[in-house]
Amino acid sequence: MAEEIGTRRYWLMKSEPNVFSIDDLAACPDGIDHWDGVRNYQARNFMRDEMKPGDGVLFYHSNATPPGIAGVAEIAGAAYPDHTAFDPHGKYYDPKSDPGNPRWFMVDVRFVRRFPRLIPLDELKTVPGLEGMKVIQKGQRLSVQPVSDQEWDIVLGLAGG
DNA sequence: GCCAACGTTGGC
DNA sequence: GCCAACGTTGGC
Repeated sequence: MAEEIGTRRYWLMKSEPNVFSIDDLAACPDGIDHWDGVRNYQARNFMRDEMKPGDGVLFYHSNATPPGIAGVAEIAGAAYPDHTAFDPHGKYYDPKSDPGNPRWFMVDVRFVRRFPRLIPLDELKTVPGLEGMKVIQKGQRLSVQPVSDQEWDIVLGLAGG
């Protein structure tokens, strides 16, 4: 049985920079923070079931001027329960998630690098090979999305290597 | 601030 | 299990 050692998957994760930007991640101890507050089942399933340490992450700034990809991070650890769902005073509280049977999960994410320039959404929409990227589809709100190997390579190329 | 698109909830 | 109402996302 062939093992899938060495396979590395790629993701795009959205964050509002006025809430948590790529610079905020870079400023965390060791550049690592937990990606809490995801309350969407599809996004949760990607984090809980598919992400592996070492996977690459495009850090996307949403609700920004302009919105776009700000840099690269990587998955730093496997998913574990999102404890912010258990805090009745927190904004991510979900009474339907309890510690004995957590509904929501999160991963740790490590800063890798900020791009020399933000790659705006408008530009992504014009790049051959990125037509299928979920983030450029109208109405696509999913905050954690898979990115293909080809899309990853193209985006890093746009960023200047 | 507007509002289209979407996901979730809950009545039936 | 349908689907209308509602809340949220996120570009503009």
